[in-house]
Amino acid sequence: MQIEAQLTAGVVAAVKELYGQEVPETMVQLSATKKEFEGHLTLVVFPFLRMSRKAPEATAQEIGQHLVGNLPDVVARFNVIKGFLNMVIADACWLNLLAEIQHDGQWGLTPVTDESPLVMIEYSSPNTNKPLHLGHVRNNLLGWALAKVMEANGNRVVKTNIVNDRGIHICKSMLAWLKWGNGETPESTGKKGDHLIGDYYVAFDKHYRAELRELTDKFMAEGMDEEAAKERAEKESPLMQEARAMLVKWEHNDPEVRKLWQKMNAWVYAGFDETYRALGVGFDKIYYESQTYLEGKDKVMEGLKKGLFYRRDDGSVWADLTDEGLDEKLLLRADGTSVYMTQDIGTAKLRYEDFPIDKMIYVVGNEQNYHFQVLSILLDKLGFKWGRDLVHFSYGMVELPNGKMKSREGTVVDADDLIAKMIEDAGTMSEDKVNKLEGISEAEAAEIARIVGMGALKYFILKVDARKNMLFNPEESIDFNGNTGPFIQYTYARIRSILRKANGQWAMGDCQCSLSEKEIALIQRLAAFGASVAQAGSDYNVSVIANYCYDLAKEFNGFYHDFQILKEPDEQKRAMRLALSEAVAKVIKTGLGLLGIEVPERM
RNA sequence: GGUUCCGUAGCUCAGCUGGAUAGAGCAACAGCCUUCUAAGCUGUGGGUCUUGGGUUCGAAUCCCAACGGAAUCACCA
Repeated sequence: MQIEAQLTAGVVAAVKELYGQEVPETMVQLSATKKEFEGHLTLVVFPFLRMSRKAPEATAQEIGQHLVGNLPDVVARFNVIKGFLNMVIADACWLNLLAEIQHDGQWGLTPVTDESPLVMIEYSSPNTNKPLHLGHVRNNLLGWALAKVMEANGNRVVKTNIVNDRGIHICKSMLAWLKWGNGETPESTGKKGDHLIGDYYVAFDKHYRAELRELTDKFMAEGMDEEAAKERAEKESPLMQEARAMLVKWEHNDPEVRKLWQKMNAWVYAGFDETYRALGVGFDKIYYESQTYLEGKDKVMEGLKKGLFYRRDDGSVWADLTDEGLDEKLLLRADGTSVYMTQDIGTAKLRYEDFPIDKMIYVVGNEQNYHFQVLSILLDKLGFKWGRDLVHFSYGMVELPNGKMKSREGTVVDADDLIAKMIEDAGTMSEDKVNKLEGISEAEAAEIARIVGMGALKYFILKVDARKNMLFNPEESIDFNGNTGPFIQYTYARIRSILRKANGQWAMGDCQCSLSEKEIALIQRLAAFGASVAQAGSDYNVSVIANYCYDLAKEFNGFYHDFQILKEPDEQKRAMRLALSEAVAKVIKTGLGLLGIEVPERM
């Protein structure tokens, strides 16, 4: 980083002296030199041809000469190929950089202060009628990682979760439990609360479908055509009517319904907490829709008064967004009740009362792109300063080999099952390597299996660009070879093992030793960490960091296999290589940490 | 039909603020464990970067169009 800054300034000065022109630093394009050529950093000289009025080669030669003359401590020598100026950087610069990485406890990260922007990240946002599935896993992992990355970029972060704890779906579960539950509880069945409630939701659906079929047949027998019969069945279904009646009771604060609702929700939350803990995610502030769903109305009425919205003849309130290239959007029903959009406005209002946020990030699936486009405009119109540039961190669907990740189609992968399976398989894998795990207690082995299994799952999901739909192949996901979390964790554990053997007794001091290309390449890779973090933060793309960690681990493996570290006779060189290894381990730990992935000391 | 997103090796994915001969992993094949951890390393084969135009010294990358796929266009959340 420092090296690049020096070079950039040097090139600007060179252009000024040679061609008499002031150029912006952004015109100086430095990149890592391709492996086929000699050199470490390459300057693209094409942008300067207009000023030099010379051929690319000649221009590169001139600039190269100037740099060697003026920055002899940095640029040792150079070569020119076409319009590319390849510079060999002095070993001392790399050693300085390595020392800097060693000593800076926050290497590559931007510190957070009281003046840092306040960013709120909403993620997870489950319904309380079903356990979490693979889609939620992607959401939670992305949300947590994004929060870490934003923090690493010098933002104060508040992680929040809006739990959808009310509505007809919860009533369905409650009704099914009352009808067919026989008083079952998580304790009596040994089931996690969220799974128990999920089962009743499914039970409701099963009975409801059976009922619909029966009614439809009955109406058809009475002479209705199929479509009309179906429609009438849906309207008259006693089960659904009961559920709706229950929702009305809930809204009227019926003590019995509320009590049941609280009891069953508590089961679900206990279940969710367990899953969250296993995933390693958490929140600073949780909002519940039951507490926020009435909030948006005031804001909408306020907007209506200001003329931002309009009322139709039936009394419903709408926003006209045709100027923005969008449609008209309903904000309040004719009966005065809220819709989804109204709730999100209300939640925004509450949040802003609680936290003076500068930026809001919603981690929500891409099926809601339109919703957030509209929400952004509405919040802006209503005077939220962060409304216009709120971020919808939109992620793609998780697809399975045969079909999609839709709960309706019954091809869900349950989050808890998946977590358990990953950890179990990681345990089996390391059992095959018992020789390595010798002297490790069973508890330690279990902990390693947990870290590695979760690492495999998290990395598998986070390495993919969030915007894209991704394919989750349950079998392949447990392959721990190649571009995987366990590979990176393994690299870390291996380095820790070397460092343990070295007894922590080494110091680089003022090392004067010469560096090989592999060592320089590794230091160069380390140096790129800060840029990766910054890019991940500005692009809201955590996969940048995942792929960076893999590249670093791979680079280290090349180094590891080419050199002896502990057996290196030259003491200075040995110290340098240990320091380099330690720096790699440190950056891997930090990088994976930003993704919520832990590293084992041994595996 | 409107809007948004995606299309890179047989498969899963990187690369995208324009730069040199487009990279990994998996799968296939050939090697490497008396040596700091072989969950590893080395090598071989595998590509009209969906297609066609445009912008320019230069395009997988930017623009336009077509084709293919996904999401959305509810008084559901």
